[in-house]
Amino acid sequence: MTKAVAAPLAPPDQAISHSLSRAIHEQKLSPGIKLGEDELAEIYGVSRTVVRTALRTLAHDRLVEIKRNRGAFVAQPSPRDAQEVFEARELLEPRTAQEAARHATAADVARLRRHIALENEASLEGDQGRALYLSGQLHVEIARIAGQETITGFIETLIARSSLVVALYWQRESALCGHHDHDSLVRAIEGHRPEEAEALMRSHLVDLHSALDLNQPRARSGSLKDMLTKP
Amino acid sequence: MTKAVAAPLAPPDQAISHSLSRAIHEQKLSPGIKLGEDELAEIYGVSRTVVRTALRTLAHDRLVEIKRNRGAFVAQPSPRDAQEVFEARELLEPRTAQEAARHATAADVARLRRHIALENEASLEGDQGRALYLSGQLHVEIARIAGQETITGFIETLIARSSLVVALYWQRESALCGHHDHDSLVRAIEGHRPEEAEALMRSHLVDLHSALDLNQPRARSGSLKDMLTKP
DNA sequence: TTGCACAAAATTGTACACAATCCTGCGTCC
DNA sequence: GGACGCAGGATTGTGTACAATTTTGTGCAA
Repeated sequence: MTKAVAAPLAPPDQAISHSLSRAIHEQKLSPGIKLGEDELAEIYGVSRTVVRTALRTLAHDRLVEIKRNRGAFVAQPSPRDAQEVFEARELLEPRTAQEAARHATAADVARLRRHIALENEASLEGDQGRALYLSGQLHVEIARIAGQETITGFIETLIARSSLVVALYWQRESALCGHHDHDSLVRAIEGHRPEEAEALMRSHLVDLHSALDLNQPRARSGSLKDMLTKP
Repeated sequence: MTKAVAAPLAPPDQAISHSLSRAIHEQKLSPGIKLGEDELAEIYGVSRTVVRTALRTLAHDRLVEIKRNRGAFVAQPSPRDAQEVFEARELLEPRTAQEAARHATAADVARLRRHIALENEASLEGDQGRALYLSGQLHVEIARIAGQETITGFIETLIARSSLVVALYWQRESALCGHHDHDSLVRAIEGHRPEEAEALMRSHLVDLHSALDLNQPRARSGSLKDMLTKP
């Protein structure tokens, strides 16, 4: 659990893409916002070169959209994209929950519990963004327990994109992911009940999916211009 | 089918990553080979800047591995990676075959048939690399018909990685993907028989998977040095 | 006042130059 | 004779300058 002693190297472009990715997760960056290269270079204290590679990384994960000669913007998933993201999750995640329930060790379960605790904590403090982020990370951790690195990678990008979908199409105000769902899911994993875990994950995702209203993007904004031209 | 009239713009980094990706597909580039930046810049007639972004793109798809301060190499999937790639395909592709069988139009089927024809042609000409590439693209086309862009993207990367797996762990010499499999699969799609298409795709993938020998990488080589030092 | 045309500014795309790091070869020491 | 250590060369990482494109702002005409 300790970090490498010499703190050997943190590739700066990864640090930046990770930072931006997390900011998007936590909804500190709204869909559509422009991510200017000079601006980011100034903020992070590096040259545009590094910023550019970070933005390309994010673009590859569909978190930002790069328009040639026009710049990078936080992505605005279309209703169809939103639909696809959740359909893909419904295809992948129940399986990983099942596998996780088979393989989970006590340490794994402890880590999941810690995640839930942090999520609750953030939620009580009113930090909805952080709560949403941690809620997503729980799904990633479950996939990680399943031990399929490739699929975990897919799920990571899907969950990142989900946060954009939530920002645009989520309607219920306060009630985030039901904490109940996560609780019972972790219990099924802890008890090594694969079928139950799979079913719980599936219904959890269907719940989330059905809470979206794909007709009325909540805040199409980004630039003021967009806010004013399509109300 | 006609190209855009004005041939407006082909982002050079995409052109390069696409070209390299295809070369890997067609097994013109063996796993482990070093992709020097200066070398590629010379070949494609651009600066290292552009080559670097192309390499990052490929690295994100796990087709090349970038080692910090050491350069980019065509990836060498471990046996575990190989296992994961095929497990992921077995999870995703049967579903897409099913959906494709539901949605396929006459034009879609015609395109699939054309692909198979090209594949046979390449195979007869002895161009195994191109045959392998086209064989993979058939799977991509099927996913595309299913209409899920996100999942199609996942499958595209999985199939690209599969070509590396094949290069390293494939044992049977000549017999590529059974053409019979592809034929009957397309017939099931054409006849709108989802269940059958799904089952055929699944068994097709299992066949491919089981033809791998994960214990003995066929050519661990890369640089000449590697070829000579560990025989 | 509204619309178009053109010029200026700002931003991204590419190339190049320098700094940092790693690999190779050679020499020395044990 | 073998292993360690230290230059020299080569390659990648980063910053900066210039070119290309888009956007913005201004002026003129209808």
